[in-house]
Amino acid sequence: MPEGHTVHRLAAAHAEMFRGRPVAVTSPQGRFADGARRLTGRVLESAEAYGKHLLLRFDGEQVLHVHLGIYGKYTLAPGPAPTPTGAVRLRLASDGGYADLRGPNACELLEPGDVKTLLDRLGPDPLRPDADSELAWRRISRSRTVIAQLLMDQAVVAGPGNIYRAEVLFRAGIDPRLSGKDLAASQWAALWADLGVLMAEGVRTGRIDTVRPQHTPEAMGRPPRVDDHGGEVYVYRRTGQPCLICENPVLTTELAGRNLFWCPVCQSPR
DNA sequence: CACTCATGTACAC
DNA sequence: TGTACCTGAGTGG
Repeated sequence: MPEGHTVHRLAAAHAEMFRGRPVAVTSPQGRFADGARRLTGRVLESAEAYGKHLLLRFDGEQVLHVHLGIYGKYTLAPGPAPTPTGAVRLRLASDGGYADLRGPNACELLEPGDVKTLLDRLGPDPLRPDADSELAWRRISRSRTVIAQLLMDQAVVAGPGNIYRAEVLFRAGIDPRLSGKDLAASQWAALWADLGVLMAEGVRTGRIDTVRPQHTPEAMGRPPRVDDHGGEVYVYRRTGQPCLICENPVLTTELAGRNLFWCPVCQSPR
């Protein structure tokens, strides 16, 4: 489930469960055994998300970097940790509860210099209060790359993934094939603001819901949908199904190895 | 049960 | 641009 909102939720959950306490760190699967040995017994000082990257800072300047990639998954629960089953790369445990990490793209210890390198290559994160959307706009407005691809580039904006990308473009009525250069400043302002709204709601709810109340099937006088994926969206993974607004079929286009979902009528150039 | 696909990234060529 | 990473859900036979 890893877009930026998920990682921000994980950071908050880690802070609540472990911050200020010594943490038992293990790697039941063994692939992070050395790192676990170096961390175990240290006190967690902070847990923060930057885009899709989770940084756990321990005393002694140790920084644990986790990136879920496409497969990674966390299990966090209060109470004593059960005997690990399956491939648990990383386990944190304290008297408050435990966190198990499986299948991450990255689980590694970083030196302070590595942390700076990592953060320096990320664009602004709409979920961070200090984010500067102008930094993203400088890159977008000079780029010949299409806006749909720029929105997935973590060096431009950190945090959005394929769902938020598709949904904010739809909600703004923007043709995904528009180049960054051809995007209006007002359009970027709308996209940035909407990312902030939608992703903050995602942090609160743990889901991605993007459909405005006035566009729900019920409000549009249509029968309710049955095949939901847990969230309510306009176009993501709705290929061939009728657009919730104009009823024309939603399309899929492959772009840079990822599926882009969009409505060619609601998102036409004008 | 075999096979495809996925909310992602890095690296090889 | 293609492939590796590496896990689980969904699909179809």
